[in-house]
Amino acid sequence: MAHDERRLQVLRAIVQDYVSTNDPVGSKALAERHDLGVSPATIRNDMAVLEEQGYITQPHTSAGRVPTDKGYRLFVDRLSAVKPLSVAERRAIERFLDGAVDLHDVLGRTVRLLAQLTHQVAVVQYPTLSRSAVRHLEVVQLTASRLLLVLITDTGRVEQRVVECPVDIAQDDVAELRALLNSAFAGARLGDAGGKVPDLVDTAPPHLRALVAAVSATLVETLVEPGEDRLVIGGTANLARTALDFPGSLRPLLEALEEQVVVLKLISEVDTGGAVLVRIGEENAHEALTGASVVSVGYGTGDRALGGLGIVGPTRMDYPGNMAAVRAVARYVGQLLAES
Amino acid sequence: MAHDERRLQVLRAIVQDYVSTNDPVGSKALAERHDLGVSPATIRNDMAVLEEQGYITQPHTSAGRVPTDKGYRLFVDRLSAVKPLSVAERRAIERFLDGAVDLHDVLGRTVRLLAQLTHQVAVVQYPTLSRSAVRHLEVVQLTASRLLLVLITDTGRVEQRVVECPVDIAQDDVAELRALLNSAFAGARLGDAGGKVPDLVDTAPPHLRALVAAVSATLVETLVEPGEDRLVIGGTANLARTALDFPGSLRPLLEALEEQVVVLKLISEVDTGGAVLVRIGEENAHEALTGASVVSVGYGTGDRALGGLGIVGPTRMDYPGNMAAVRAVARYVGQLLAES
DNA sequence: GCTGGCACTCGCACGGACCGAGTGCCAGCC
DNA sequence: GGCTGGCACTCGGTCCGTGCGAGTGCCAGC
Repeated sequence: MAHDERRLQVLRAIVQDYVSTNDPVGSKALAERHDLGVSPATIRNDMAVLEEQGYITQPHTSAGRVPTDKGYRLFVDRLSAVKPLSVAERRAIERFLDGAVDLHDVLGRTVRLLAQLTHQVAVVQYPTLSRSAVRHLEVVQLTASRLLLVLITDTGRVEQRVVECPVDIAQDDVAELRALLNSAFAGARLGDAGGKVPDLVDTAPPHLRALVAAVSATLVETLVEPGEDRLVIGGTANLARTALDFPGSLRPLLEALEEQVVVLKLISEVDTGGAVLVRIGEENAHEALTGASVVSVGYGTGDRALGGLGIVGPTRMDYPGNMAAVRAVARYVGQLLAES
Repeated sequence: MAHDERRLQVLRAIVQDYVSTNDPVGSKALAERHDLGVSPATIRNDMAVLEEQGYITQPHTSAGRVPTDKGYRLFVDRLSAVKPLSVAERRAIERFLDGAVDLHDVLGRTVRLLAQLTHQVAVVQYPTLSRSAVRHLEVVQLTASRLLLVLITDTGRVEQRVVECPVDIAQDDVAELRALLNSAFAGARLGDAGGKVPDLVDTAPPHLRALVAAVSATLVETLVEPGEDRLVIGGTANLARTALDFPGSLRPLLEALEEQVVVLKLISEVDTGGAVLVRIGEENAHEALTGASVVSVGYGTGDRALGGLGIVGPTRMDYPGNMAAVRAVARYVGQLLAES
């Protein structure tokens, strides 16, 4: 029906206007700013229906309409085309990310870039350890019974752990241990490392067995524990600008952002094969994120997902633009990490 | 003069009351809540003098008085004793920091702890590279002409850099290079490393000379550049609670906090031999920090300062309590790092 | 030099009036 | 049947005037 069609146009127009002006939008303004081909009165009828269906609502009687979470959802799913980035934006991405010296630097630049492109809070996850492979393991002796284990992954991530050993360690043993560990784990996915430990311990020379067991245990704990996934967060200053969109205070949101676990959950659930994931308002389980939307996507090299990145902002955000920015940045980061 | 003495008591009382109530404090309330032994009328006279001297001011005619930056300064310098931490607080510090698995973890816990103890934004600097010593250098070959250089310092900091080499590298050369670098730099302060490079390059076997030069150059750049000093920031959610203390918006402050350089400058100027440094309002050069105070101190092992840590909050803060917390945490972190 | 009393100032909270945006409904038109 | 213009109605925001109370400065007296 052309009838339904127009109603959706009206919804789209409402979302667009509301996002750009931050004022509840009325039938008259809508008719003026968009070529809907009908009068305000007709639009009013459509709006009444949209409201009944739960797509829009009015904050109070004599105000215009505002999209609901459900309205944004329909907009994102059916009414918006992903906005292609401008040439300037593409160039900005390249200029920003090139010249990074290490993984830390890449992710730091990424988060600043995303925050700048979208004017929202940006979040980038370090490449998941369990999906990375071991490039090298280094063992450094700290004291007689204490070792520092350094793990270098193929994604450039470097992790360190102090290992307290049950016995004193001779210097020659350290070199032997290092060789043993590397031949066992080098090239292996960290997710598979746990399975290799018993075998490794069994075949190790007797005098090293306790040592190997202790070090392997630390290694496996380091990567199995999902809490070990790290995050970089940036652009929180943008929250201050959008403060009006968050009813009470920014506090719960800032607290949630500091609780890395919460954000990690949001960002890491992106294994949906490269599609940008949008969660709107109430769709976010965590209550501090009611009123906030999350746009996220996985990044990776080739077919392998390494981690997630995305943005957090008010539900009243430019979804097409932000989805495009998130996707473009994820692609570029994926490429960059594939090179190294 | 007993006269002057009492005036200072009045100032102290004003600061204490204002900090705890956030209301401009009047002569009557002051007489009620403090045993000054004189009537409100007398206090009014003292207040008039204090105002003339610039220690307090009144927001508007019919309101009470509020300390100025100068007033806080006098309070911090002469009117406050550092408040000893409660047993519970001391125990909280230990419980919080013990069980950290690596440097990253120690500093992450430190920043959360500081934020929680002071209810302010907490900042912790990674141990300065230039003042750390090399514990170990690891070289991992990435591609034919690309190496990953991993630096492990005696403070537990691990840094990595990709080194692009002018020529292809044989696998044996990598081992030789590693040995060469370690014998040259191990145990040396990074600040002194620059001086060792020419000698090292000269004495290196000819076929490694280009390689050694390239790698050493990267190493020295990594540490000389002061931008390489890293920060951990936490407790920004506390800003939302103190939002009323910042006139316009939180934005400039949040922006300044994201500009790591700005904060770094504040936190790292603490070489004053263990004394807690307080900067109040206008005393902070950066204009976004007008209206904010910074309490910072260096932490270190023994006589060696490793880095700085501190808090950022509104000028209306509990200086004695925060100074005590900052100092106690710095001491504990120093001890912890000395152990490892 | 301290104190109680007193007149004065001013910010703020309260409340009523006004205004305008926006709506729903209805009769008429295509 | 669906669209349109007109109209009465609602209601939040703003403006303004008033009253109140906290706090002050000053002064005379002890």
